[in-house]
Amino acid sequence: MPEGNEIHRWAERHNTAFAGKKLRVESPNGRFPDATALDNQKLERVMAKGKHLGYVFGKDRILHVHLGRYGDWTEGQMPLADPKGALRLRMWPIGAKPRKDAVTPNKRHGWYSSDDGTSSLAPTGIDWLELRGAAACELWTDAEWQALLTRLGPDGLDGDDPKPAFDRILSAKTPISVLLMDQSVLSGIGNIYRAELLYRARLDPFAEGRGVPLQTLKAIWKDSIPLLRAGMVDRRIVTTRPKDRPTKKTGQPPKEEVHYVYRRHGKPCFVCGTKIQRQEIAGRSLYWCPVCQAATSH
DNA sequence: GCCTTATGCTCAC
DNA sequence: TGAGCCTAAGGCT
Repeated sequence: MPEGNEIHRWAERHNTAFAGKKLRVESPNGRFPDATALDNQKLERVMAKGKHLGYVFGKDRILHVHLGRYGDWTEGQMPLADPKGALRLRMWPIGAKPRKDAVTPNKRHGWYSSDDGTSSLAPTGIDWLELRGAAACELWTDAEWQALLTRLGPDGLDGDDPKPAFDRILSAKTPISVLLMDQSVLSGIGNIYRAELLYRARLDPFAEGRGVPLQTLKAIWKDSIPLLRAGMVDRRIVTTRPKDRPTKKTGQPPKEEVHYVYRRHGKPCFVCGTKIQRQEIAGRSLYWCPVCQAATSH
């Protein structure tokens, strides 16, 4: 269930833990037959772009992973028991031995936490990775990865120039809320960030792209980068400012206060008290405050 | 247990 | 525009 923040988080952690090592790569239930082509190869580096991951095992040996809506990595220590579920792929450095204190693989995210103050991008004790539920897990050539980069818009976590995205948006009649989710316009933004970025900009989600002032687009882009980065560290997307939270709590707020509008339909806006709205648009739920994000010119 | 929902995306019509 | 696909959690009964 990842947006760009999580994808880049995985890339950094897996780079730190595994790059430069020869890996055992296996597909326990055969859902990824090409695992054999990667097994016993050295992982050179891990790349991230938008919501895509690329594990480079050599020329034309890129493991392309897209987690889709449900996919997830489990990382931790070598498990002692076989996990259940539709496992796609498992990787670990050759030579790693199971540990007595190994954790249960089905306990989602059980071996690190964003809430106890110990979370960090620096992985500790990771010697094993497991992938399940991914929309894509496939062996790619370098050309296929290049083609991906060509069709993706700029990624704020990659230091990209946002101008191509601004140009696309400013020439489109499509609602800005749909454009923000379009990975060929901007890559890495998903349903939470689009709703929250629009709220923070006090922008009407139904405004046509071409009607949004360039200054507003620049502000959204600038706003998005630290928010995405914070989401990389915490594995939790927090978009509210402390002064807007009912508890005024700084640091990690209670979970009811992490978002302004996302999944808060029917509840009062933290700023103006109006009920947050929800509506399906382009197949996804859009959340917004009809007062703070009122239509102005359309 | 069953139903709904979910931070995505592709393909066919 | 709609169906389909992938898996897990949470809310219900």
